[in-house]
Amino acid sequence: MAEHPPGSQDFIRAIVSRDLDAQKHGGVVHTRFPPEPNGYLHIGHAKSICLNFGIAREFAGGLCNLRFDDTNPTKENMEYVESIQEDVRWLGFDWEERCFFASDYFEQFSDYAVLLIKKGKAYVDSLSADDIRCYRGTLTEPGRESPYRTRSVEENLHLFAKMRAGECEEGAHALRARIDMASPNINMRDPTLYRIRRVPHHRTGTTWNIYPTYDFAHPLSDALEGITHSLCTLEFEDHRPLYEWVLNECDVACHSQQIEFARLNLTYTVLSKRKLAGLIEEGHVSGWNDPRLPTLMGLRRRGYTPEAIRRFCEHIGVAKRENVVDVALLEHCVREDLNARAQRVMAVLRPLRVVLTNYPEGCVEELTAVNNPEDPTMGTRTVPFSRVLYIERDDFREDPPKKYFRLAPGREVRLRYAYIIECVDVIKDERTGEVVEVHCRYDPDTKSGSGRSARKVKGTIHWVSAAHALEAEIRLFGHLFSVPDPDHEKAGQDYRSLINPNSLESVRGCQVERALQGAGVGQRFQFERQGYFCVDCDSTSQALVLNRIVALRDSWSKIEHGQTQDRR
RNA sequence: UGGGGGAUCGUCUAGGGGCAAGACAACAGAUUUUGGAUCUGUGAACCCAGGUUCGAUUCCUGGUCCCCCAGCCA
Repeated sequence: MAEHPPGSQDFIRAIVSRDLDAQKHGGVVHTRFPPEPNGYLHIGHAKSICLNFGIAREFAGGLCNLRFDDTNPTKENMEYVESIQEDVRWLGFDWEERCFFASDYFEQFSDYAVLLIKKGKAYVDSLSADDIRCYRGTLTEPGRESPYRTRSVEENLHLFAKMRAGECEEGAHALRARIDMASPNINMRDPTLYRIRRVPHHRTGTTWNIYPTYDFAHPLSDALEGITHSLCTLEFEDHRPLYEWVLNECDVACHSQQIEFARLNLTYTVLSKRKLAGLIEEGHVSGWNDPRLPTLMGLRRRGYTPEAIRRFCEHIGVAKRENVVDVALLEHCVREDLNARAQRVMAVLRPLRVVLTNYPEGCVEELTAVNNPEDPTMGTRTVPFSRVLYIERDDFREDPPKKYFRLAPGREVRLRYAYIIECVDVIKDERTGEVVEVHCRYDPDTKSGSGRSARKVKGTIHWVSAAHALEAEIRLFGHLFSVPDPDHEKAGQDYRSLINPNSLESVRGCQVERALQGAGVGQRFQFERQGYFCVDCDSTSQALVLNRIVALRDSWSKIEHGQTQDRR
C-alpha cells in the first residue's frame, strides 16, 4: 500500500489512481524500468526504480518489468546487463519472470516498419547524416523535405530489405518517419526510425544490420509488454508527440501513457554518465565502485543499505521541477536506518596511549557492553579492560577550549562501560613536543553499572585495551566535489577543477575492539561517538579495512567551529 | 526572436478562492554513561505586475527568470 496519506501522493501516483478508478487499461497498472545497458546504475536510477517498482507494489495487481533498452549495439554489453540486474535486486526489487530486452522485439519492430512504409508513413532516406542535419532546419526555421521523401512504396520496401540484409554501408540510408518537416517540434521533422549498424549485438549477434532508434523502439516495446504508464524523465517531454504518433500509426492494441518527471540531482556530486566516466577514466576515483561515487555499486561498497536508499527516494518525492537534493538527506536516511540496526563497537582511529598508573599490572577485566541501546534484543558483549589503553587523540587536549568535556590535565572523564579516570600526567616527545602518552588514575568505585558512585562527569569517551585491540585501516570519505553544485560550472570552469582533493583519507594503525575479529565484508558497525562503518572488500583476515559510511552528527564540532569564528 | 516544460521556507515536497503543511538543514532547550539517539521549541517560503473577487499563493491576462530540444544517442 502507498504510505502516502490520501491527497498527498505525487502527481504520477495521482494519475495512476485516477486511471485505476476509471478502469482505464482494464483497471491495472503496469510499469517498467528501462535502462540502456551502456553503464552502471546510480542513485538517480534508484529514483526511477523506486518509482516504477514502487507503484507496481503499491497498487493492487500492479506489475513492473525490467527492460533493457538495447537498441544501440555500439555502446552496450552484457556486463552492464548483469550489473544492472544485480543493482536492481540489491535495491530490493523483483521483476519475477519479466526481464525483457528491446532486442527480443526486433522482428516485430521490423514488421511495424514495413507496415509504416506500406502506409506511406515511412521512407528510406539516402541523404548523409550531415545532409539530414542541414535539411532539418533550426529551432526557428522549418526544415526542408529530403529529395528521397517521395520514393515509391515499392522502392522503400526494396531498400529497407537491402538495409536489413546487410547490403548497404553504414550511413548510406536510414528509415525515416514521414511526418512534417515544418513542425515547430524538431522531433517531428521526419525522425529516424532505423539506422544501419554493421556491428554485432550483444544478444542478437550478427543477425541484424539495422537497429531501431529509441523513438521507434520505446513506444512499441511498451505496447508489446502491455505497459500502462511509461514513466521517463523531462527531456523526453517533447518526444511525447512522436511516442503517440508511433503508437497510433502502428495501430497497436495497448496504448500506454508517457509521463515525465524531473531527474534527481544531488549536492556535492555529479550524476551524468559522461562526468562519472570522466572521473574514472582520469583516475580521480578508483573505479565505478569507488565508495565516493553515487553509483549503486559505490554506495553499496561504502556501506549504504538498500533500505536507506529506498527511504531516501520516498523522501525526495516526484515532481516536474528541476531539483538539487541536499546530500545531507541521503546521509540522514542511512543514519536513521543504521541507528536502529548497527552493532555498536569501540574503535580508536588515531590512538593516544593511556596508562592507568594505579591499575594492577597484568590484570584484565571483562566489562559488559550493550550491542545496541536502540534494540535490547541485540544483547551484550564483553570488552577487555586493562592498564594500558588507547583513546582518541581528539579526546585529549592539553589546553582545552571552553565547553570541551573530554580529557585534559587534571580533568576527569568516564571511559565508556568502564571507570572514571583523571589525567595526572602528560608525557611528551622531548624534541617535537608532541603528546605521546597520558597518565591517568582510575577510580575503582566508579565501575560502570555498579551504582556505587553518584559522581557525574561531563564527558564519556571510547577506548580500547592496547593488548587486546585489533589493528585496522579505516577510510574516511568527504564530498567528491568542493562545491554543492559542480554541475553548474561557471563560465570557463570545468567540473574537474571543482573536485575536492581531500575526498579520501586513509587512516592506518587504527585500534579496534576485539568484536571486529572475523567481521565479514559488508558487515556494518557503529563506532561509538564516531559514525557508521562497513568492512570493505579490500579487507582480509590479516588486515581489516573499513569504510566510514557516514559520521555521526557531531554537535561538538559545530560548537568548536563557532568558537574559532568568534575569536576573529 | 520556434516548440515543450517549470517557478511555494536555505533544500526537497504537499496544498489549492478563506490559518500555507511536512521532511532535511539551521538555531535554542530538555535529556543522556555515545557531544549519538530521543523529545520540545524557534526562525524560515507562495517569481513579478495587473485583473476578477468580500477575499488570490490558488482563477484570468501580461511579463520575468530557469530547464530541455537542431544524434543515424537514450
